[in-house]
Amino acid sequence: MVCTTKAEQGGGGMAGKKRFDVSAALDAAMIQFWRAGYADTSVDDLSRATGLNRSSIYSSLGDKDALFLRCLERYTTRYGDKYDAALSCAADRPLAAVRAFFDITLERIADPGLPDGCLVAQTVMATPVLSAGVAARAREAIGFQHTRLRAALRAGRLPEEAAESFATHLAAVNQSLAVMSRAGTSAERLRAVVDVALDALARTLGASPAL
Amino acid sequence: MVCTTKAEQGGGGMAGKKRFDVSAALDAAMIQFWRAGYADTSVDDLSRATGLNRSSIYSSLGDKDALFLRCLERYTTRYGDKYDAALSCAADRPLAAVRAFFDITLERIADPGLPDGCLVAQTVMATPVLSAGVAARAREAIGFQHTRLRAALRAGRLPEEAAESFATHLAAVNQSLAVMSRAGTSAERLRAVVDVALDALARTLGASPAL
DNA sequence: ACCATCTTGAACCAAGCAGTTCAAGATGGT
DNA sequence: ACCATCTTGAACTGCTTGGTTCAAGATGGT
Repeated sequence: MVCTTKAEQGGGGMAGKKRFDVSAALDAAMIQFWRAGYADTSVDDLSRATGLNRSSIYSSLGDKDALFLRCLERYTTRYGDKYDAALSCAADRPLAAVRAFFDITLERIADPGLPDGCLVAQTVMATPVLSAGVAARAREAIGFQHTRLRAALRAGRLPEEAAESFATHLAAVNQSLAVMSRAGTSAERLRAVVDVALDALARTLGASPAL
Repeated sequence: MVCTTKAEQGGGGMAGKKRFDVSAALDAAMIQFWRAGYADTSVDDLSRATGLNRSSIYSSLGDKDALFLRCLERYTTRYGDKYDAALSCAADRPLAAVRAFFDITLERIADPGLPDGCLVAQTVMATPVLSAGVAARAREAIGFQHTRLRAALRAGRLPEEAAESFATHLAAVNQSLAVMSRAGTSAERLRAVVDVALDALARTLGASPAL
């Protein structure tokens, strides 16, 4: 159900110069992969989710592996940009920046229109049974998260060593939200997970540099 | 390859009163599920992993879903007991207890004979596509972890509210290790993830009660 | 009115899946 | 030597998988 024009399907085979909305189709496929994972998503599932025909998926979106990679790419750049924006004020207000960082994740989880968890976390967990390219891309995404956080903490005048270990910790805590949300953990508890980490950051942030 | 007696397979069909080691077979199946997940483990994979015949699996270990549940049960009680033992000194030395708690996970990840990650985390991530019974059992396991940690922190004289939120946080951090280890994160970095959490705990532990 | 372009549904394929059944054979107890 | 008991491999069912192909039909431009 991602057609650009108003024409909708009737009885027999319908077509024409419709040129369906590829972007919307990718979003639908991404959400399907996100919810069910690679292994538990059949091409028929993707067909149903996107409203696209089986043939159309292969001709316009590639095979299952290529499509998954495109979805993963889409996911990482979309939320990667949001994470970057959230951390952009790190030099001035590092704690607020990290809080905003986690808010991106918490809001995504709270969004009823999106699956729980995180596509990257899901993909990383399935690493041993995924294609090498996909697995590598997922690992890379985790690495980017670490780099992002580390740069923000450094900008917030956290010493080298503390920035390194805190970036590792915070990236891990962020991934933990994916697991816990899938376990049905309430929004309040997820907030508690984050708040403890933020408290710890606030204390080491208030300790070394003059605020 | 989990036969009790010394007899090994030759050419034709071989059998007898062998009564293979069910415990070893369950371990092998557990590891297979643990590494590849439910969806990406076929009954043939289980047959190969356990060395048991396809028919033997169904007759002695149940169908795929029942077998998975047994493996999950095995996993949670085995490591649940270890976690309990690690936390047993919480009343006297709460910080050391929590450190020992995380050491269970870190040592498990470091064990080259075991897959990375965590069967519970893996199962929870696949919740939307698993049977209701399995999903519920995995959630329950996460809940137990929280209860365990909360009781230990209370025993360590942490105030009610702090114990609650810290238990939630620490349980989440523990799950994050599963994700990060699957992403290929080094043992040192996993240790850093834990150490930041332990530092935070040490500070709030040293703040409220007289040590 | 016509035609090139695109989409669609359905059929097809080989492979893999979970699950079941059973004759053949190996074994231990007697 | 015999027999009850157990395991095994293999075959089989019916279904789903990923992937491909193609005729039928709908559309827009001219």
